[in-house]
Parts: sequence; C-alpha cells; structure tokens
Amino acid sequence: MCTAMETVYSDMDSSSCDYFMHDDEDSCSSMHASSPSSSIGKPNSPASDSQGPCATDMGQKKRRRGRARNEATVHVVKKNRRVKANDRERNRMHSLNDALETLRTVLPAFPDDSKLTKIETLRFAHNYIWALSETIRIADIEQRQNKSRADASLLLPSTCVIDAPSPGSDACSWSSSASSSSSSPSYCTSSPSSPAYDCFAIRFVFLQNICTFFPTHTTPTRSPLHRS
DNA sequence: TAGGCCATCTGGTCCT
DNA sequence: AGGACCAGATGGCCTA
Repeated sequence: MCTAMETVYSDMDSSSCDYFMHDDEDSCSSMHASSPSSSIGKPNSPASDSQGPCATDMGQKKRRRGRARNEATVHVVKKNRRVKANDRERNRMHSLNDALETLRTVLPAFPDDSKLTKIETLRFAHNYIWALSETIRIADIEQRQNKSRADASLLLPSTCVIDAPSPGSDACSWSSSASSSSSSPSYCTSSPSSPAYDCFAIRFVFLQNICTFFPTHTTPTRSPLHRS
C-alpha cells in the first residue's frame, strides 16, 4: 500500500532512512508521517511523531553530521537514478531508430539515394501503404470488370506469365526491392482489354500513385523518388 | 553562417 | 517504486 506521503517522498531512497532517523526534529517528524511503522494504528498522530527515535538526547553535532550525510546520499541516489533513466532513454531511442531503419529497408529506394530522414521515412511509408491499398482496390475493380466481360462473351482467356517491368523502365525508376511483386506471377493474355493489359495498368497506377502523391506529402526540399 | 537533422539529457506524467 | 513515454532544451555535425 502506498500512502500519499510515500508518493511525495518517492524520490528518496529507502536506504537513506537511517540518516533521517538521526536528523533534527522537523525533518524527522515529516519522515515519520510517511513511515509505515508510525502510521500503523495511529495515522497522522502528532503524539506518535513526537515520540520514538526523534525524541532522543542526541547531540547537535551528531544531528548536523547526520543531515549532511543524508543530503549527500540523497544527491547521489538521485544522480544514480538519473543516470539509469538516461541509459534507458538512450536505449529506447536506439530501438526506435532500429525500427525506423527496418522500415527504411522495406521502402523502395534508389541505390544512390541518401538516407531518408525520420520524418521522410514516416511520410513515405504512409504514402507507400496508401498507394499499395489503392492499387489493390483498382485491381479488384478491374478484375470484376474483366470477369463480367468474360461472362458476357463466354470466352475464357488463356493464361500466361509475364515478367514485372524491369527496374528503371518506368518514370519512377523502380528499385529491386519495390519490384518484389514479380515473385508472384500474374496470369494474363495479350489482348489490350485483357488481364495482361490490366497488370501493366495496375502497376502504372501504383507507380503513378507513388510518384504523384509522395512528393506532395513531404517536405518540398527532399523527395527521394524525384531526385536525380 | 543560417538552418536542418540528430543524439542526448532532463523533468514531468502515466502505468504496472 | 520503478520503468515507459513524452516533449522541451541543448549542442554537435553537415550542407547550401
């Protein structure tokens, strides 16, 4: 159980309580108000505060020396706590940077491109996901249209496997990481109104989405997909 | 040299 | 009680 006073004095290390026990009466009463032993049975009792270790016949010199040691100890404890907190915060930021670096590796990038900044990475990822979603949506629409066309003409299109557009063949100079979709082959025919045409159309739309929307959502000075 | 980006420190707040 | 998270401050590095 944590009392309000204990919360207030949470910065004070429990190992330094011995020094408070030998401190002067003011600080001693305040500490005893927060100590479990003094609060049990008699919460906030002035009588109990005036009794016990504080009401001893210690000399002034001993009290002063005790306070000095206590302040020094509290200072050291606080400093150690701060050092530990700084270390944790550093590690936390490092893990955050690692996650950002992982995100960079799955985003399309040019080989000679300079590293995306943090904000650029996040914005690019946002637009990249949006473009992918948009491409899937358009592909779904196209597929349904083709199916209805096929049903109407009672023609079953023959299938074949096409290669993905070679890197650099489009306006965006697509990187190898971005063309990873070629690993999942597309089945199509050669007719302009066929799935083959749709495959290219979908990729075109996707690349257009990336090229069109990414720069408008990033800082005007740096747009990775449009750098020379 | 100004401005952008980054790492780190720090104190406050919230959560477990 | 201690850790996680957050935002502000600060100083270093780099580039136009």
